[in-house]
Amino acid sequence: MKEIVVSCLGGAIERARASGQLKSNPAAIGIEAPKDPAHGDVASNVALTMARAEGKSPRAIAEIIKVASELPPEIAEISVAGPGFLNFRMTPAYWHAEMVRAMGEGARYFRPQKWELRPGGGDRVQVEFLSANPTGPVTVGHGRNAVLGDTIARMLEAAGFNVTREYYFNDGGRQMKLLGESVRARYLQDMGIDAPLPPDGYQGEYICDIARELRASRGDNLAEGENLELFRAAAVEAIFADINRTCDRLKIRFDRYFNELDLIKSGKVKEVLDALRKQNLSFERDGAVWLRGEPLKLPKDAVLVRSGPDREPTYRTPDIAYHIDKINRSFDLIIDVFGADHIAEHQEVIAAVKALGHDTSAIRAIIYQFVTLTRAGEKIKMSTRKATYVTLDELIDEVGADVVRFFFLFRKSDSQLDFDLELAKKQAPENPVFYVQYAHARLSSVFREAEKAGIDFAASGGRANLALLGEEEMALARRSLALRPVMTAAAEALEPHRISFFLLELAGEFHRYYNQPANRIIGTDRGLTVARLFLAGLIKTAIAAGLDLLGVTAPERM
RNA sequence: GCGCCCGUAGCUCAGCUGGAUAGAGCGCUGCCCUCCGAAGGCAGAGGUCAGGGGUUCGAAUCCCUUCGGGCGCGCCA
Repeated sequence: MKEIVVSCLGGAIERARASGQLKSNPAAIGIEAPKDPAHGDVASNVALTMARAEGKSPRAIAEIIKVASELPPEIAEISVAGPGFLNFRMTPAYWHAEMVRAMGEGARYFRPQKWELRPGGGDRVQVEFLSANPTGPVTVGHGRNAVLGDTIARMLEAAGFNVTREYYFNDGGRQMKLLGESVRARYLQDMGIDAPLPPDGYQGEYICDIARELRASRGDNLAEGENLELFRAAAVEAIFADINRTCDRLKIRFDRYFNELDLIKSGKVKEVLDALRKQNLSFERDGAVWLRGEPLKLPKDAVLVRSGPDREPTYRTPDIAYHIDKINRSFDLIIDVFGADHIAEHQEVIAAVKALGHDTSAIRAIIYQFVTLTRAGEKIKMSTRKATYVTLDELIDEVGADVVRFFFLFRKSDSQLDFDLELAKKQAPENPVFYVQYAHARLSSVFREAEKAGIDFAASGGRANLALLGEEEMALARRSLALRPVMTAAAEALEPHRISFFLLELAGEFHRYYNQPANRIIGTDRGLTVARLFLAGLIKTAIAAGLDLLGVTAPERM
């Protein structure tokens, strides 16, 4: 549709220039979907943008373009409106053809349309998300990361890009040592030995579970000696299994798990440190190695390698090596999904990678704000170290995977997300998930009724006379078809919430239509019934396609 | 103090990358099933787009500034 209008406008401007009525050439022909349906199907503001160069009023320019345009068969009408907009209305035949095409292609029609990631083409995308270290069950906060990352991957995949989903983690290092010590303490306590939890140790109940399981499988002989490595490994294995189980419930999977330890073992971290030193971007102080903040335009210096006998790198050093590794794997787009608390660290990493001469232009950071849980209007306090947080599993248990996914995708990532448990559990219209799913279930029910009435929609579908549909019905059809450009815009902006909001609107429009007695889909007029079933099928397909992309089920009945 | 994000209806939030009369849900008020799913719909009230400057044909959107809130500023990740 856009293409048709742009080429129509382009031709008109060309002719107007040839005849001397216009002298300038617009930098771009802007096209938009008007908010108000009275303004047609597509609008363009070219006349407004040309006003300055032409020295004429926008309306006058719009008139010139209008007169000079030759309408293709798909465009019914072109008009000048408001301050100088050019509004286009497509012919019913055009819309009917789109409807037939959408029904023919099904969900495929609604997939985001592929665009160029880079000037030279290229379609390799990497999405790194979740990346929670295996120190405990994933929390509600991680949930937003997981669902956001997975859905962005889904959108890009649907658009036809080659997507790698990656989970970056660290199972060595300091926190892991602490984890092992915590399990050991619980193990001994389980045997009745008075062993204190290390200071800052992990207090969660899951540590006790792991200790008990270890005791069940290995008996009491681990009490002799330290065995810290064994405790740590057992904990990591159990926790990772747990994380993967939780992800499965949300239909989230990864193609690759990338271990920070491999970067250290392979010498890549050392290479980074050497390169930084060589370029005088690092220095030693207090026995530690620091990243120089000033030349990188960072607010302060940051530690790369800790002091002490172990010379352990901090988190950011391997992360620099990791990002260089990503760039070297020549992805055309690299997406990092992380919470607002990691912004500073990410800036340091990118600045260092850039300073080392790597092109960071393919990296896009998706930063999401925090999640708060509300129950009956009261905020639930969450602390990870104490066992007061709510795990993602518990959240799924309480409200279900569909609701968890939809709620996390019902805010733009820049906004803080208030997860209202009461609302989430309600199977009522004020709960957006159920509102949308209900529309799908209702539509499914219509087709069940049609079958009962002996109407074989599949056989007659291709012959539906769409000209029988009224204006309200065509508006509903156009709205359904609009899912496609919305999908594309959402994928391109990496903003899945646009799809959620669109689905809510589409569902609302359908409910409104459905509730009017005059709009009974199955009626006595066979031709009209078939046409309306065609429309119902279109809406149903659109809703299902949208929900599917969000990883939410589209139920046939509820 | 510095960096990032946010401030839109009583509440929770959209606003399609600068467009036409700023929207939705909840809540409030009053209505609608002889009817394919009332798990639904209709109507009404409700706004200084935090305040102030600027940019231009045009600003909730871009820039500056003030105020208010969140997050970070660790040899944790």
